[in-house]
Amino acid sequence: MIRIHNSLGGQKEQLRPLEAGKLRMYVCGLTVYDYVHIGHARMLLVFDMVSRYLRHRGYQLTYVRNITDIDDKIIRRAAENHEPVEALTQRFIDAMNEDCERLGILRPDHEPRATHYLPQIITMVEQLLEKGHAYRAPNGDLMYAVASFPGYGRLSGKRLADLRAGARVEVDEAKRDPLDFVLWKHAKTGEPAWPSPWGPGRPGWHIECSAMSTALLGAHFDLHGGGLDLKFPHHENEIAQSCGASGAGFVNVWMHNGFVNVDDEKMSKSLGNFFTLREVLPRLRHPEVLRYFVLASHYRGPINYAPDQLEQADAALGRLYTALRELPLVAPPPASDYQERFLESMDDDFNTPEALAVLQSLAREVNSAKAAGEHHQAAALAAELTTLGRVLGLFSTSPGQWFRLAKPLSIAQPAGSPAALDDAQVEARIAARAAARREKNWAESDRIRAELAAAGVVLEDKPGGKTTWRRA
RNA sequence: GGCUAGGUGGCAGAGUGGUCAUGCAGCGGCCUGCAAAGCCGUCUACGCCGGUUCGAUUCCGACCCUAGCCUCCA
Repeated sequence: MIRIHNSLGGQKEQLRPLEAGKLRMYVCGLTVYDYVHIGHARMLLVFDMVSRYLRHRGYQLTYVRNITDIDDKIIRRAAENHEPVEALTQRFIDAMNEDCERLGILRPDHEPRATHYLPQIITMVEQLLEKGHAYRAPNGDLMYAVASFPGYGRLSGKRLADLRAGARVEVDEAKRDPLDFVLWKHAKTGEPAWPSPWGPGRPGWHIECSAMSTALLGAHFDLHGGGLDLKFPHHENEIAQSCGASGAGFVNVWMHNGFVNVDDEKMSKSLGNFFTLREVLPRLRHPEVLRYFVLASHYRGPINYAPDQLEQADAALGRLYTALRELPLVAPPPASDYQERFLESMDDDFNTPEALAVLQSLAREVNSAKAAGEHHQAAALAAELTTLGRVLGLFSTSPGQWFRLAKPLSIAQPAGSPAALDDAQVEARIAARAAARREKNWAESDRIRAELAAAGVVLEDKPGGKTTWRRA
């Protein structure tokens, strides 16, 4: 039994699929005018985890994550670059897909682009006009009349009166109510435009998501996700649009992931504390470290991005990989205490920190079994660890490979950093050291070990004169 | 000003009305030629003030502080 915190109502509630055994989920994706940053990455990773887990639990999931490829910022950026809008958006869609692949994020079933859904968007605006939820402003824009929708503000816990009181001075005379928002913008010269019953123009941001989710998942579906900052007004507006157009229910459970902060402040370009994946990933041993970092906190809370946090994630994940080293692949046992605890944690609103704690306990158990010489037991437990970790998207690499990967973050880049050694060079020095050790020439043995340590290579002598190594 | 989340040990981060989170770091031990890794143990945390209770970090109230939203934003 899965329980999920529903932003609508602010309570954990039992997941009850609209259709037995099936789930439909829509997540607000990216506006493609720049590279993916770590805030986006968290959203992508969180809902990747959610989709993996729901499927692991046996649900037949249809996962839609949209792409906003028409928007003020896109138009502005394209103009700055002297680049056609389509070229810009395609470039960043490709970049996003590359980044997602590195992070091991599975492709959603559908990734609709707003510009491919113009007919559906126009139809929905027409429906809203017919039902009296929309009006045409004097400037030619089509606006949603917020006052026409009684439930407005329910998701974000806001009342219309409070919103109006708090609203900044709105100079836009096109709006009847300062809270009204644009459904369709009339064309301005030099901007992309599509034909419509109201003349050429382009869709507002909020209507895209309503139109695309309805087109792909139907008017009423199970789950809707996105970043916390989308709760108001974007998701509030989606509800107003979709419910207004269909006259029925829209989304059963709303999920919002927390922010990534830097120095305890929200990342933002104006503060200059912005990190793209393309800056961050090369500093990690493997992108999976970022996944572990994200999953080590609950998805709804904030996380603070800092290099030493990634170090800790690397160490913690390395501990899991260490447990898996040098064990044969066997089938996991059908059921166990650990699996039960893992599912219990995940069933409780995707409590990944607790689930990871279960994996860590399992790793300890593997190590204990290894130390006790119980190799069958160790292999079985390791298989279990691998299986459960993969539910979270971990262990995309073999344990053997993992420790061949260097951790750029920890290697001193400034003066005095020794040249990196490739695997063959490392092996050669280990062979030389083994010879020294056979002659009990500890001084030479230790000298070689220190030399390798300076190059970021850690040696582990095993019983019987064997030595394994890993990159620190 | 309105609304919403939070304040847990050196760091990160779950959770619970009375018994262990977990990882990193530290300390002691085992193991090792010495290490590393691992194992065992250890470091007795829950913003402040009241209240409820046999008992509160966990429930209730006030207070202080932090962050977010109220404008484009994952």
